[in-house]
Amino acid sequence: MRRVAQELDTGPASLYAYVRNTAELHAAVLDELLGALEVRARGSWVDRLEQLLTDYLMVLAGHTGLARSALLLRPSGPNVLALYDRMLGLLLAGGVEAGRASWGVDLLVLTATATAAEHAAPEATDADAPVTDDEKASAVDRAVRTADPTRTPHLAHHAALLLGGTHEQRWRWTVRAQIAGIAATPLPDAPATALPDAPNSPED
Amino acid sequence: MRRVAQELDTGPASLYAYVRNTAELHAAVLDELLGALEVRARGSWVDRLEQLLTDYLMVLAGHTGLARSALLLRPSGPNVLALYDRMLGLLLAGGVEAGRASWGVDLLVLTATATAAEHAAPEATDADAPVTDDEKASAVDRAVRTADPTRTPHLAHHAALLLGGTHEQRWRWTVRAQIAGIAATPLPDAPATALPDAPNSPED
DNA sequence: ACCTGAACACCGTTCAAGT
DNA sequence: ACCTGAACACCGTTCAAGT
Repeated sequence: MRRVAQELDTGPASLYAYVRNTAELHAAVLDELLGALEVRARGSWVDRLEQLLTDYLMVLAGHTGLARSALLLRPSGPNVLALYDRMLGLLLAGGVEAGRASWGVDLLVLTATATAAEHAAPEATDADAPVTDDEKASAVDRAVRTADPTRTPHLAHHAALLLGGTHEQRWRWTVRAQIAGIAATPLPDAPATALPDAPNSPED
Repeated sequence: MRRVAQELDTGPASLYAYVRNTAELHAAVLDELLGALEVRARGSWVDRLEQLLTDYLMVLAGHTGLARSALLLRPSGPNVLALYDRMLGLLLAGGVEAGRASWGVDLLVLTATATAAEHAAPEATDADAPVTDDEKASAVDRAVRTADPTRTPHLAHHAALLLGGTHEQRWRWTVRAQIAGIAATPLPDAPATALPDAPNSPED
């Protein structure tokens, strides 16, 4: 708040005329950024869905703070809704049953958001120590690589696999694995179609 | 930091003798909490894996702040590693190919952590307005329920499905869908077995 | 070495006062 | 209604000084 207020040559209090709190400001910025996503319609529906999720990931990854708060935001701006709609449409076009597709969109967005938040560096407070992504990973790397084979036998035995692959390879695999699982896994028996009450004509 | 320092009847500066920063403190607390997870060995390997992930989710969901930072933490304490090992073991016991199992553990933990962070309420600053989970959801609910059928046709048509189901139903489906996808999706062609260099005898 | 009080450099938000 | 300066109530972290 103080940052954007300064950019606007005013005090932070002024912003509260347009926005109720920081979350609302973040939501507005995210929706704006998402509006700039152009649609690339190439390849199969899986390819397109992967591309769309990757675009979304890139937008969040480019703005550290946003990715972090996007998890808690549950934004509902027009561009966010349009993105959801496009993803749902692609799943349906792929022949995925509607219920699975609906819940699947949520899962895919959650994973993309979380992945972005994970990769986002902790803001690089000053110069000197930017705390790279690799640096953070290396702590886990070391732990896994030196894992005690008696206490954690599986980790020790598969360390190379666990730590292998590039970010991009893992991300692409993650998307495809999830899409496959979504398409193949039926919803629970009691169908989740019942809502408290959905008014036919909302006031507007 | 100030909070736990007060609990210990001292100033916040004293903690820096034991911990380098807040992240390290969070990691230590998380590892401690994870140590208290008892193993429930009931049902199939899928049931057991689901149970384990749900236990992990519950621990994080019970401690708002932790869930939030667990995403960026990449903790590597002994109890975290033990949890990873157990999950990897269950996937392998289920006949999942080792490479997919390795990357799958990462995905499952990411989803569980992100789900916990999402559900965690924004700290309830004061009394009066605790900002319930439902209250936050209702903003999305309203947006989806009143979605413009021309701009977002799929959302409008499947609103009931999108918003349906309990938290528990959706969580269980998410876990099972991901396990199915992990088991079914092969790693990229160039096998991710090559690591920069893994020293055989690390200094200790 | 471990611990401390005090300060530094930040936050988001509120509120009375202006126009 | 919109905007503001100033204050309030917090943070994490550092640092010189103690023992």
